[in-house]
Parts: sequence; C-alpha cells; structure tokens
Amino acid sequence: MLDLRWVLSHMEEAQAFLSNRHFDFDLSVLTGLDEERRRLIVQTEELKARRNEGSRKVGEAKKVGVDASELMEEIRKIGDASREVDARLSEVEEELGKILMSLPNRLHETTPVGVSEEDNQVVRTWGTPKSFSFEPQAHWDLGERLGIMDFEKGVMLAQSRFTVLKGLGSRMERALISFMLDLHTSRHGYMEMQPPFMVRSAILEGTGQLPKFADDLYRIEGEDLWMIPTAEVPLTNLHRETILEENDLPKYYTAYTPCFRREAGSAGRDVRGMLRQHQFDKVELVKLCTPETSYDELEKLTADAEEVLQTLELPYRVVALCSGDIGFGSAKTYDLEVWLPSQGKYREISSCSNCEDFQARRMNTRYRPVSGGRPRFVHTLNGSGVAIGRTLIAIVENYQQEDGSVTVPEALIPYMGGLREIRGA
RNA sequence: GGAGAAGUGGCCGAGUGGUCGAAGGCGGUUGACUCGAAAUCAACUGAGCGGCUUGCUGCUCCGUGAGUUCGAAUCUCACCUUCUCCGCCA
Repeated sequence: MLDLRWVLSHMEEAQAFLSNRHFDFDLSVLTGLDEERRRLIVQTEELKARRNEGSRKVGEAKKVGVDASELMEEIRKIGDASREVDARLSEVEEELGKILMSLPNRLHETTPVGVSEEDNQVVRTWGTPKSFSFEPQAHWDLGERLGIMDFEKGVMLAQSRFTVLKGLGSRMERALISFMLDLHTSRHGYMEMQPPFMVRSAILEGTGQLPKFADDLYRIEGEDLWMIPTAEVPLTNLHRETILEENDLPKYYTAYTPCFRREAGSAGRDVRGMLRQHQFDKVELVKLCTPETSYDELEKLTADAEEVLQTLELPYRVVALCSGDIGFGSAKTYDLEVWLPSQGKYREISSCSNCEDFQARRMNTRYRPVSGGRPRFVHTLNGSGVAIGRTLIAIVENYQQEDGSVTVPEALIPYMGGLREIRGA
C-alpha cells in the first residue's frame, strides 16, 4: 500500500510511475477524498468533544442529585449527529482504502522503464551454455524415458498442469529441497520455518495477492482459507501487527513449501512438461529489514539464490525486470533465468524483489529505531531460493548424456545417497 | 464436533456504568548515589488519526464487530482465540 500522504505531496512522481507500469488511474480523485475525510474528522471530533464534556457534567449533576434530563436530551442530539458524520466518514475511508489497496507499489529509480519482458535488462551472466554433440532433448522426453516423471498420471489424478514424479525423480526433488535449505540455513543465516500451506484472506492482503489477484489463487470452499501461491505469503506476514526492535532486524527466513497457482492468464503457455504447474515446490527466502539496508539486502538475497545455481553448475543470467513486467508489490526485482538447452533459452527460476514498505503498510509491521522516536515500517524482501521443479528440469536437461542418462550434479550426490547417474530401467 | 472457563498496555495483574489510556508490580530509559557494578531513591516509559499560533490541543483504541446508554474496559448479542474435560485422530 502506498503512503497516502506521500502520494498527495508527490502527485506528478506518483502518476509517472503508474504510467510506467501501464496502470491507468487518475490519482487526483485522492485529493478530493482526503479533503473530505479531514473535513469530516474535524466535524465529528468537535461533536464528540462536546458530547464528552456534556456527559461529564451529567455525571457531576447526578452525583449531587441535580436533575440533568434537559442536558441529556441535548447530548443525545449531539451523539446522533456525530454518528451520522461517522457513517459518512467510514464511507469515505473505505473508498480511500479500496483505492490504495488496488494501487501497485512505486518503482525504485534503478528499475528500467519498459513495456514488456523484452525490455528487461540483463545485469550479468554466469556460466556458459554447454554445447552438445547431439540434439539435446526436452525434459518431458528424458523424464518419461527415464521413468522419473509421469505426466499422464498427473492429469489422471488431477488435471493438466499436474505431474507425478516417480522413483529417482521424486528422490531428486527431495534432495534439492534439503540441499537448498541446508545451504541457506548453514551458510546464509536464514531461519528455517514450516508455515501453514493455507492462509486466511487478511494474510494475502498483507502481501498484496488480494484483493486484486483472487483469480490466480485456489480457495477452500466454505472457509476463509486459500492455498498459498508462495511461502512469501506466510513468511512475510510472520510479524504482522507488531512493532519489532531495530536490534532484532534484519530477520531472515527460509521455508520449503508447495505453491498452488491457478495460472489463469497463461492458457496455452508451456503446456508440455512440468515447467508451469498448478502445484510446484519452492524454497523461499524472505527478509525484513530497515529501509536503509534494503537495497544491500536485495543484492545479498539475490546472491544467495545465485549460489544455488552456481553450486549446481547451472548456467544462468540475472535480469532486472522493467516497469512493465515487474510485480504489483515490488519496487525492484531481479529474475534469475536458468539455461534450458532444449529450448535454447534462459527461463525464470527465481524472482528476487524488494517491496520496500509496500507490504509492511498492509501488514502493519513496524520497528522501533534504536535512536528512539516513532515506529517506522520495515522493508520486506522475498526471493525464490530457488524453484525446485524448474531446477529438476534444468538438471535433467543440462546434465543429459547422449544415451539419455542424466549425470547427478556433484553437490547433489550426497543428497542422492551417493548416486552419480540416473539411467533408464 | 459437545460442555465449561477466560481474553486488559512489552510481560504479570487490578478494575462490574461516570475525569480509566486504565491502580500496582515486573521489565525498559534517564538522572542521583558509586572508582565502577549491584542495591536504593527520583522522573519518564503504548499506538493511530486530526486541528491550529509547532507547542499545545482534540478524537479513537481494554480479543474483533455490532448494540444499549447522556456516558461502556465494565451491560447485551454475534464471532474469533486460548485453556480444561469429553469425542475423534497423525
């Protein structure tokens, strides 16, 4: 959520980033609503002050046994009047709140301005795509032939965009989860958590998925519960409605969770294989920190995710998302894109964002500065560290051999019980 | 799912209609004492939103939401959460 006072005092700047996001909204309506809001506050508070004063006098009168019925009648009218103003005030505040909750975050000055994916900026590239002496196969061919992925069974049990991992495929999925959690907890200082995989509406409002993106989520019928689309949601909300001490910051959390997404807008895209699933595993990284440190923390968080790919020796590149492609709540986002030989392309495997105080405002997560003074909103960051299913795909494709077998990455061998190679039955 | 009890400030805890944002204690901050620490003493110690002469001042918040009343932490209703017992289960 944007700070209303900031928007009102930076109208041009705010309108400019909205248009860079291609978000069509005229902010000037906020000025009128805010003026009305303040007018109504003055009105109702004046009435309430009079009512409180009157009630005090009634109390005094009754104590002495004096009749106060005339005064009481007068106060009743004042009370009714203030209730009327209150009703109008909450309408105005609700309207303001609705608008603010629907506006995207402002952009950091280093976020490139652009229209689409095409305009994202490549920041750096790591590793070199391997050149194969044969035609590299797609993971869906390799996976089925090796007996580690069963796409038909996924559809049979659920729907399209669901997959059954079998045998060593399932084993490698589990190995990757452990490998990544171990890396982030032991080397990068994150605390491992296991949050609920379902959360209530207010939690999703806190991180920005609701109210606007309900169509992307699975909802539990008859309950105020939704399947989490990412562990970012429960982890970031861990300290909602609280005031932390500055000395307790930064907070680093990591969690493995499955993620559930309806993929409503992506019909027809990546339908083969398991690149885009309704349910996928992910190890997530979340940070809460002070505003002064959040951009350093973003660089470090991105590096933490990169280390996963480096250790697995998977070629990737880092891109800065442009204003037209960046997410609703993010001020700056780096995507990590891993090389997929069968596609001859880099594909997203992680997304690392600084949401600044956008989510903190919605969650009301603040901290008290050591220097004293009023509580301030924390900055929140999140990043995939990294997507498990897509890592499995990347390994299968990048480590494939001419005979269709797959070599196990060095770093993963201990997690695979010493296994060095996956070959078909 | 059924029965009962309870939800007050960072924590404990008093408060059953009238200066109660809330006694008291713990914790914390500052000052005094001390070479320093402890102990002791004193003062301060929640958040949000407004107004104007920017230092004052007003309003709101005692699980959440409605209601009764001139006035609600205190009364009524609904919901949520926690605890105990029963049932069920990993």
